[in-house]
Amino acid sequence: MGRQREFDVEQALDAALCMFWRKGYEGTSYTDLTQATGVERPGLYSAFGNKEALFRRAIERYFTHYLDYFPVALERPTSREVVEEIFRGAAELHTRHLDRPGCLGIHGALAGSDDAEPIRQALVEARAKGEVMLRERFERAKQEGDLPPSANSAVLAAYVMTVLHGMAVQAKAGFSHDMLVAITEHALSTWPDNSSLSTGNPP
Amino acid sequence: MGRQREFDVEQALDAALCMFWRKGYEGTSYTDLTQATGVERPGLYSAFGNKEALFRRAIERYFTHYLDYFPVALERPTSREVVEEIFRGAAELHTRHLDRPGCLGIHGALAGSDDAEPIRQALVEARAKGEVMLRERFERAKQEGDLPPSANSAVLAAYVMTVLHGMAVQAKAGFSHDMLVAITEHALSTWPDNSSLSTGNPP
DNA sequence: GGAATTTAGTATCGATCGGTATGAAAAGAG
DNA sequence: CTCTTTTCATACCGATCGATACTAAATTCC
Repeated sequence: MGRQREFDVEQALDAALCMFWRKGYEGTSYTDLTQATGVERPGLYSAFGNKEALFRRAIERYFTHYLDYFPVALERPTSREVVEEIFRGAAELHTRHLDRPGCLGIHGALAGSDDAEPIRQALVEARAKGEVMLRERFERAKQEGDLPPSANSAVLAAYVMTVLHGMAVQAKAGFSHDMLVAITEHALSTWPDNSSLSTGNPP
Repeated sequence: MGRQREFDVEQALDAALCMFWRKGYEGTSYTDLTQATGVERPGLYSAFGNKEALFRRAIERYFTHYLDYFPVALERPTSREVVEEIFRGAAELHTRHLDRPGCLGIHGALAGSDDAEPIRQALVEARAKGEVMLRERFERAKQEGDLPPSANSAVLAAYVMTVLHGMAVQAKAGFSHDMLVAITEHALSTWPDNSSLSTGNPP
C-alpha cells in the first residue's frame, strides 16, 4: 500500500555505481548521485539508506554484473587458461567504458579520510576473497598435475591479483586496451608449466 | 627583517607529505595538516600556498627523499638487476613506514572529485616519467646486448610499472614485506635473458 | 468516498570543507 | 626608543558535505 516508486531501483543503483567507479567513494557527492540517477536525495536515502549502504550495494552489483567473468574463468581446465581468461576479462572491463576506466574495486576507496575506513576495509576484504578463490584454484591445479608441486599457490594468486590491481591503475591513467593485453601477455610469459618446455621449473 | 619563522619548513612539508601518503589528497583536511605539522592554518598558507601547491611540493619531496632508489637502480649494469633493485626498493618503501604503507604516487589521487583532477593528472604524469626512464634504460640494454632485440622496451617498462602499482595497492591492503618480495621474485622469474638458460627467448 | 500509508520534492539542518581577515607578538632598521 | 615588516593565532568567511523535516501528491485498504 501507499504510493509506488517512480524510478527503477536497479537502474538507479547502476547509475550510482558508475559515479563511484569514476570518482571513488569520497569523491562522489550526493549532488553527483542525484544528477546521475535522476532521483532526489531523500529518494536515495529511502531506497538504499545512507551513502555507505549505497556504496556497499554498488559493490555487490559490481561483482555480479561486471566481475562475473571471474568465477567463470576459474572453471577453465588449466591454471594458465584461468589466468589468461581473467587477464583478458580485466583488460576489457578496464577499458570498455570510456567514462569510467579501471576498476571500482580499486578506485572506490584506496585511501581517504577516517570516515571512509570501513569502506576501504570492505574493498580490501572483497579483493582478498578473489585472491582466495584464485589460490584454491591453483591448489586444485597442483593436485591435477597442471601446476608443478613446487609452485606456491599463495604467491601465484597474489601475483595475479597484483598485476590486476596494477592494470586498474594504468587503465585509470589512460592506458589502451591493447597495451594492457601486451602487459598481461608478458605477465603470463613464464607461467609455471609442467609440460616443461620453456620455463625453468625442473620436474 | 621581520619576525622569523618558528617552524622548519622542510619538517612541516614532510609531516604534510606523510598525511597525504596515508589519506590521499582529498582525504587529508587542513585539520589533519595542522595537527600533523603543528603549524596553524595561516602558517601553512603563507609557507606553501594553497592545498594543491602544498601537495605538489609534497610530490617533489617524495621523489627526492623517498623514491631516490629509482634513479640509482637505473645505473645497474643489466636490465634485470635494474628491475630487481627497483622491486627491492619498492617492497621496502611500501612496508617500511607502518603508519603509511604503500605509495604516495598511487594513493595520493587515484580517483576523486572534479576538483582533484589536476592533482590526479599530475600524479599520472609523474608516474609516466618513471615509465619513460625505464623504457629508455631497456632500450640501452638492447643496444648493449643485455636484452634480446626481440624485447619490447615499452611493454617491459609498462609491465614493471604495473607490478609496482599493484604492489602499492597490496601494501595498502596490509601485505607483508616478505609477500611483496615473493611476488616480485615471481614477476622477475621470466625476465628476457640473452644468456638463454632458463626462459624461452630463442637467441 | 474517506483513512492510512508511502513516495516526491523543496527547503533546510549542523558539521566540515578550503581559505582569510585581523590584531597581537616578535624581529630588524633607524 | 620608534617605525616597519613579517609571523603567529584566534576567529571567521561562504560553500559544500551527508543527512532530514515537512508538505503535497499518489496509491491501497475499508
